[in-house]
Amino acid sequence: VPRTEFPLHRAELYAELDDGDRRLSREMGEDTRAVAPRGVVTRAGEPSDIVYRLRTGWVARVRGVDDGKQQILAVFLPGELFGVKALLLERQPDGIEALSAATVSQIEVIRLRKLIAAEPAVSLRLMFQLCEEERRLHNWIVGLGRGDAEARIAAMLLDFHRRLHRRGLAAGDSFTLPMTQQQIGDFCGLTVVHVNRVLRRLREAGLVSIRQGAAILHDIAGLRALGRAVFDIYESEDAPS
Amino acid sequence: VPRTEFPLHRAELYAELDDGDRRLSREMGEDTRAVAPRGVVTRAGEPSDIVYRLRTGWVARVRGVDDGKQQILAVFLPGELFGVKALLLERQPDGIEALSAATVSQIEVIRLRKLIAAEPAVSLRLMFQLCEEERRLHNWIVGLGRGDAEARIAAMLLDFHRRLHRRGLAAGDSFTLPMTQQQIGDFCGLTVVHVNRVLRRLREAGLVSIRQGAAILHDIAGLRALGRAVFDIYESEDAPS
DNA sequence: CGTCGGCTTGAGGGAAATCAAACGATGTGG
DNA sequence: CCACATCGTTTGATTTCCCTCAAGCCGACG
Repeated sequence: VPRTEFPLHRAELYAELDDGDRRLSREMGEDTRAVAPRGVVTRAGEPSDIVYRLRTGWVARVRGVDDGKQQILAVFLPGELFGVKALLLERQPDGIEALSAATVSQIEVIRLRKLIAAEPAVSLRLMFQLCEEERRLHNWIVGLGRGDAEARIAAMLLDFHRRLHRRGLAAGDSFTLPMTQQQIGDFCGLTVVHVNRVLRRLREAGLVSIRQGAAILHDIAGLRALGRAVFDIYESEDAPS
Repeated sequence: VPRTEFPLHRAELYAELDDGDRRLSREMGEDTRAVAPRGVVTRAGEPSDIVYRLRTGWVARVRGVDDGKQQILAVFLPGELFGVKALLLERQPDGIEALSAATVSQIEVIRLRKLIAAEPAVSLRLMFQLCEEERRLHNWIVGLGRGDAEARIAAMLLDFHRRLHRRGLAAGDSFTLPMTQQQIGDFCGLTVVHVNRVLRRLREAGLVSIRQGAAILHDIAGLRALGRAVFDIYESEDAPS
């Protein structure tokens, strides 16, 4: 696990985080599972006794609200842990679905809890995941609470780009974005129709183009200007590329 | 710490959570601090080496966006831990301010980290706080992404009421609400003006009345109906009163 | 008594939702 | 191989919710 996996954080913890990450990986071993696009990893309300790590592909945490409407609460990218709350909750409050073809590895909560008791480094690794996610949720609340459609979409794209970049999964200014406009709307709290219009505006302004599952950020500085309110002090500094 | 402090969670963990909570309390000891209303606990961007527990009063995590606008990211009530991210981040990404007069107790990150290494129960208690907060953030994202002003305000009031109720800080259907309409707007992603209008509608519909810092929920069922989309499966079941 | 912070109300405008429909790819079965 | 269904995208017309601007009101407090 490269050091850049844990950026922005207290430098003295890198070694321990790495250690926790490796132990967790080892414990998860080869117990992996493939999920088709749109496939379900966990259904909302069902008992869940497993914590996951995403190996490849994209998955999303999804809350269904009445009459088919959905809100995507979070998007997970390769390397990240998800379902960590299963440690404390008997049932997942929301569903977890694959956005693209994905593979996940897993560990039962019971084993993980033993591992935690024995290995503080694993605790730390889990807390890191929770803290990182919390920061992202805080930023996103600012986006939904105070940002308009352009700010939300710009911020979303920059966030994906940055996270993929760190893991070496994005080359230059482009990356694969396995989300339909409907899903982008579900994430940004907008309708498909409006997402489409905003994407056209951004494209015509030369900021970004999205075609057949690939996003190209033509003007990162411009996107940053649009989405600036959504980023916290750490993300404002940590400019990719 | 009464068992009801950790509701909705795996029953087998109550004992360990209680244990972790007590050890943490003991370690924090009498090192407490009083904060005036509107007082600052932590300023955004400053290095922070302390994790807090709120003893009395209300505090909020606040992100300032351009030109004086603000977004309240979270509201903490007595008994809850906050600033836990300081364990991993050198600086707090947002400010923490008192909504009412408040007292907090504290522990330095260095001591806390030693405690974690020695006591898995304390790790668990911290993770509980992080998970609980994450659930609340997820719910709130649904509110901001898919809910209208009435849904947001109804959900906010029910959330406060439920949480206070658990701790024995709300008697019956009413509780003290130390927030101005401006702050309610900052939390709900609305303008003061609109908050005022919606509160009037809710009052005239006989759902809730807010006067001089006290909220009275006259029709909890009606409020639940308005805010239902915002609650996850756990909160839907766990009806207070 | 005047000022200030918070609450309240009105009028007008704008961003995004809703309703409706067409278009283009992709795949499938007759 | 073409008719046809499906899924995602695109565009137009209308409506709605909430914001902005503006101003008056009330109680607290110096």
